[in-house]
Order: sequence, then structure tokens, then C-alpha cells
Amino acid sequence: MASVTPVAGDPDIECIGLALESVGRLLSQGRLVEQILRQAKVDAGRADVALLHNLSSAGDCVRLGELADRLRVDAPTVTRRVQQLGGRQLLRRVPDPRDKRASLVHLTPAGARLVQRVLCARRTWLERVLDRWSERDRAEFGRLLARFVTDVGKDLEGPDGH
Amino acid sequence: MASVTPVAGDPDIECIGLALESVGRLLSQGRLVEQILRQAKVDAGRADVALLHNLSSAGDCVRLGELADRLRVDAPTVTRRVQQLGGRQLLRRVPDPRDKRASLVHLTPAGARLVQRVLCARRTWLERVLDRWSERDRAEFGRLLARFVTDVGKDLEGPDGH
DNA sequence: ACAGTTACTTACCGAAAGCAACTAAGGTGC
DNA sequence: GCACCTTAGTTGCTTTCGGTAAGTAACTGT
Repeated sequence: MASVTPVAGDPDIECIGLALESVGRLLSQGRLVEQILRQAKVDAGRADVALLHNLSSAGDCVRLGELADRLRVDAPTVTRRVQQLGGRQLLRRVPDPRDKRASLVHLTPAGARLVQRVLCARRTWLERVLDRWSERDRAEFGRLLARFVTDVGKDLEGPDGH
Repeated sequence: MASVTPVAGDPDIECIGLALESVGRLLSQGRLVEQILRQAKVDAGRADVALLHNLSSAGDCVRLGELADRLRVDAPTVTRRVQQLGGRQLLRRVPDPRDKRASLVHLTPAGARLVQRVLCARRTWLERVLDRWSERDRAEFGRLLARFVTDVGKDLEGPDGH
């Protein structure tokens, strides 16, 4: 019993679904990511790195709420990470001059260096993994993956309003 | 400060890395997956589903250790999941006749039905997300994603031996 | 100016997985 | 056949990550 899907759909869809499941497990499940972080001599969890990286690509001075939206987590999660990272001098908070409820966050030089180390380690890892890929496959993979991310994002925002 | 990568590498690599980060967050972080599960009326976590699905594609009667290898988690994790899923009659354990230390696991009909519901919901979701994708892009995405998974797997096993 | 909303915080909880230490069963050498 | 090591699984404890609920302070529309 078990084994095959009785209701067969588009085989490409099944293939994507299966691979996506594996990718999700690989990427989320400590192991791989933490290994890259250790190698980058970075003492921070995945969530920390994601926040810092996001901050680095978001330009200076982002509000906490915007960070939450970008990371697709909710407010308390961002609050905690920011507090912790602030304590470690990896980012700094300044009050928003236009809204006294809010605060703006920006990377410190140390935070920026950390992000660079992570990006560098990730690039090294990816280059190793994609070693035998053709130039064309890499470009195609990047393009499709990016498109997938935006389409999933749109789908998440679509049904229940923003 | 911040913003761009001072050390630029292959732009495709950067693009893939960036998208991969997003995909990882999307797939690991409850939200999306749990939404699919809820819609499939499945009362089980991601880890449970991953185990059951793996079991379903592994054929009958797999040992716990083999499950751990396939899922890339360690033994205690599998033990706990199997205990819980066994209690819910979604899988059954039988002692391994050839090794009294080990036990074999197989899906029950209820477990197989659960997996089918999840696959079905996932297919529906993916079809919606990939709605406007060309046939060619879907096929290409599936191919590249699958290749990526196997290459990452090889990389994980390579350095430190299996 | 008062009600309602927004931005963030605090406190509590659950899911998932890792590590260390343990038990039981299987194999090896002598 | 008996020490000895290895392997399969289990149990207990810890960490990381994130969500929900409830609260406070600041903004905003009428």
C-alpha cells in the first residue's frame, strides 16, 4: 500500500512540490544553515541573520513594523530579535522623529560586517554546490526561484487582504 | 551604509542565495505550510506530515534509523514523532524479525489517506501559485529544484563522510 | 476631546529539533 | 562462552523560533 499518488496531476507540479518539501526541510532545519553560520564564525541564529540581512538590504532606518512585514513574522518576534541584537551592538534603535510610538533601526558597522561574513560564507557554499551547473542553469534557476518567491508572496497577501 | 555587497561575485549566485533565503523562510515558518495543512483538514504538524509522506514514498516497513537518515534528523526526533503518530493510528510499528533491537514502521490506511489529503491540498496551492507560469518554466523549475536538492544532499554527505 | 486605531511591548506557550546519557540487542576475539 | 565494542532506540533536558493575548503609549478622525 502507499507509494504512488492515485490522483495524478501535472507531473511538473508534483515534482516541484516534492523538491520544495525537501528544500524547505534542508533550509529550515538547523543543520545546513547553522553549519554555514558556524563556518562564517558568526554567533547568531538564523532568525538574527535574516533580520540583519533584511535590514542591510532595506537601507537605513527601517521601522520595526516594516521589518515584520518584510520577514513575514509578527511584531513580538521582531521586538525580541531587535532587543537582543541591539544589546549586542549589531544594530541601533533611534526614536522615529515623526511618530513617537515607533522606532527606527539601522545596522551598526559590526552588524554590517556580520552580514558580509554570512553572505560570503553562503556564496562559498553555493559555489561549491553549484559547481558543475552550467551558466545557463544557474541563471535560469535564479530567475525561476525569484519569480516563485514573489508569486508565493502575492498569493499570501491575496486571499485575506494585506 | 550597508545596502550593497562590496565583494561582488557571480550575480546568479547572489540571486539564488537571496531567493533561497526567502524560500527557506516561507517554507519553514509555519504560516504557509500550516495554512495548507489546515485547508487539508489535517491535524498534524509539518514534521508529522514530512515523516508520513516520507514513509509513503519509502514503501512498506522502514526502520526508524532509515527514516532519520531520509529526513536528515536524528534518532530522538524520529522516536518521538513515531510514538505520537503511532498513538494516533496513522502508522504502525512492528518488531523487526531479523533484529530485536529495531522496529519497522508502516503507514496505516488512515495515515495514507492523510498523506493524500496533504498532497492534494499542496497541489491545489501550487497550481494557484504557478497559475501564469508557462509549461516550460514549470518543467524547468522542477528539474532545477530537484537537481539542487540532490546536489545539496551530496554536499552534506561529502565532507564528513556519511 | 474622545473613541478608535496603530506601534510596539510583555508574558506565556507550543512546535521542532539537538545533545547527552541510558538500555537492550547484536557482533567479535579469544 | 564471556568480556568487549557497536548499533538501534529511548528518555530527559535544552535551545531556537515563532505565535496569541493582553497591555501601554501615541496618533487620528469626527
